[in-house]
Amino acid sequence: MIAKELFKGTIKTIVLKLLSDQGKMYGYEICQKVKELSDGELMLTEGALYPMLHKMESEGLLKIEKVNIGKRVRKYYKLTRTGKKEFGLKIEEFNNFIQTMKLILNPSINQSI
Amino acid sequence: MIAKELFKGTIKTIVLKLLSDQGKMYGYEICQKVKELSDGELMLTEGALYPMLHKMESEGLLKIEKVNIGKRVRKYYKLTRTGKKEFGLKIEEFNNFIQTMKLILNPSINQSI
DNA sequence: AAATATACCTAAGAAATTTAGGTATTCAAA
DNA sequence: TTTGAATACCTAAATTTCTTAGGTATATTT
Repeated sequence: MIAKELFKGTIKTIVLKLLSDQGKMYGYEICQKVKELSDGELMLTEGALYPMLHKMESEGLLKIEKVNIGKRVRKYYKLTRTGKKEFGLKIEEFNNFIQTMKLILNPSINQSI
Repeated sequence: MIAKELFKGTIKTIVLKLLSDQGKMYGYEICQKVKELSDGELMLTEGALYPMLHKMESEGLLKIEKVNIGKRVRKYYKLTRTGKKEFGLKIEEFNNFIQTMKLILNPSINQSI
């Protein structure tokens, strides 16, 4: 896993994307999924994720559904309507970022991206 | 200019790229060039750039050539051999980052990138 | 003459994340 | 069966990187 600093600012976008795809997920599951999808390249740590989930909930982007699993309470997160809108905005923002970087780095960056 | 946090971690790569292209540049010029190349999308501030230039010089990636312009001293920066190697590494790292993000965000991100 | 642009710089504060813990339950293996 | 690993939640200090907000001085434009 290289270039951790490049992933700064991408957590919110990633969480929105996963919840948009999967419908509902819990924190621990999100960490595993990111690791799996990125072939271990990106390790989203719990110390970064949980505060972000709490922040996004307080911003009204996520809602919680608590489910009892034995003696444990698992907290599933879903997108609110606002969260769905925000997802679109963040994806657009990321595309914009890539295009801008391409303007600056072109033609050094991989032409296939 | 949106998504400033996404550009975190890209300054070094951008400086290496510009110096690789232009041969030598001075700080103020780098700021202007980034603004120009990005159509004003990315404002590389002097408060971020100058400390980075000093750091990169201390790391042996850059060397300085001082030129007197009237009563002023303009500091041109060039890549050292180590700097040229680092440029290749940072570009590779950035491409890797994009590919990884594509794995996670696909198919939401722009197919054209 | 005054305002703007050029050209360098530093330092306090903010923001996002890493690192390094903590708690408790459940499952697998020895 | 107990012990370690995995699951599942959490917080907080420290670190990194950048923004914000200055400062200084020269050169050019209005």
